[in-house]
Amino acid sequence: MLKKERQAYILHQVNLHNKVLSSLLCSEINVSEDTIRRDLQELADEGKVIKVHGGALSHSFNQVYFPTNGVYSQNHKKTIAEKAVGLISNGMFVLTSGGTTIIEMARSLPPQLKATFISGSIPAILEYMYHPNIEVILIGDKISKNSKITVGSKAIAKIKQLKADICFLGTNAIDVEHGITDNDWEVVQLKRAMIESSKMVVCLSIAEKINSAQPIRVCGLDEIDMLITELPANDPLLKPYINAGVRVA
Amino acid sequence: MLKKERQAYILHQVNLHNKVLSSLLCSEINVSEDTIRRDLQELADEGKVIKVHGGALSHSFNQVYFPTNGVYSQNHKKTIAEKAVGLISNGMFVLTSGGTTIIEMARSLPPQLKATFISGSIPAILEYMYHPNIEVILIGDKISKNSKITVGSKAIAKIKQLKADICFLGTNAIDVEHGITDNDWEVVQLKRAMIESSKMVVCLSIAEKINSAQPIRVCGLDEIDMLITELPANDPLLKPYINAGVRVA
DNA sequence: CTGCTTTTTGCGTTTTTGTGCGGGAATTTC
DNA sequence: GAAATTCCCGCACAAAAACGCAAAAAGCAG
Repeated sequence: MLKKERQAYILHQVNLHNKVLSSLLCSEINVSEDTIRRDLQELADEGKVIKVHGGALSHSFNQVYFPTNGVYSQNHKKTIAEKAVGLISNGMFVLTSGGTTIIEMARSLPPQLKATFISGSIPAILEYMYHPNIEVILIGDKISKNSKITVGSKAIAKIKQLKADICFLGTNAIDVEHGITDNDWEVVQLKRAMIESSKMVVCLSIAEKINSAQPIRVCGLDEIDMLITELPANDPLLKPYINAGVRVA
Repeated sequence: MLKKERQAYILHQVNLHNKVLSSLLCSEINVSEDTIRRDLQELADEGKVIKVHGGALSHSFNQVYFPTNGVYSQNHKKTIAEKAVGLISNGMFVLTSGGTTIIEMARSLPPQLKATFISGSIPAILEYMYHPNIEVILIGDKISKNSKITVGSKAIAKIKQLKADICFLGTNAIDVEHGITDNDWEVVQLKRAMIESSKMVVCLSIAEKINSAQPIRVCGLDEIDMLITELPANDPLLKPYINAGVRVA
């Protein structure tokens, strides 16, 4: 069998089944594993397949596009994300809501971190999925199309069964009087459940949202442990929250 | 034997078998390998064949096995998607697996369709989510990073609670003897559960996968109701499946 | 037929290419 | 952590290609 022929066969198999194992291929075509590996390497160099340990993956299947551009005040969110990531250590169970700040945090996770992330937010899950070492648990239920998050009683029930080490909430509005507030009833139910199921609750919020309110109440300041913003901890804007017993970073 | 004559013979052989070996040719025509090599070189220079180490390939060979566009046999998958979409009517509960064919189907859903789609496949969910009128239910559990689908006992349990009107399975391999087979144990468990929980089971498969097998068995032909390929229903390749009691489209 | 050029072919020799093998490093997996 | 795969690297070896050269064949004019 000619080399080109063999490579064509391999590529064909990859495209058909989205993945191939070198061990299987070498017994099918009756050549050494080295040869298969070299073929896969060449195909990978040409961009035809993605080589992985033990075989190869089809290229088309693996690239899921996500609309990453045009995030509002992304730099601030990056700052927040950096601070938030510092709270996560190996082996933790981490519960997260949705929202662009959470996504930014997902992107900032150090590659060597080994932890379990639980969420019902599709965009967040997409980010977690491409992380090499974290386990991803998806909360299932009906999907709310505008918030791109799973909502409903099943999702809430599933969250209540958990006990996470830490919970990160993307915040829509926070003020001293009303605590955390939001504008989507179903999302609020979710967040309430997440708060209940976590040992520690951390709110991520850009400074702009501080001292603003939304119609529906999520929880009071007494229920959150920490507030992370892009501001330095001694910023006067944060003073009232510190006084209310919230840690600030 | 004249040179022109010989080259014509070689070209004929190439077009007939899609490949020739120089070693074989030289013993057939009784000339030295150098002569064959020079002939192949000339034919290659004229663009008649593609010269490779050890022989030559026909040009059609390359067209067949190295698709120029991104997604493999996308046209076929579109055809299949069109047929599959015809089976869905308003108000239905539709259970789907993952795979590129399923995604193509998701993209082909008519905008005015109102139905409920249930899946654990992240890429599929992403497509459903952008549809204006369908409800999307996400099966939650641990995410398998390879297959981008939720897997595990919770997911299976959740599926078993359902009773869907119709179930679409992206197929990895199907043949008359082994039925539907696949190469990922966890995905197979999912598919089995989906089959059990659906009134009607439809397999989507490009013709190339027909009469091929993979290591792990999903189900026998008796458990599926319909097989959709890009072929016309009277194609001889489908005959054995019709005989086995499977409807074909 | 003869002498000449041009084309084609075959034959060593040298290079290049393709493949398998062994051992040690890296990785996955339990 | 330890065991089992898988990967990577260098090497050996065989098959094929490239190259130069010379012999054979073919074409051609006188």
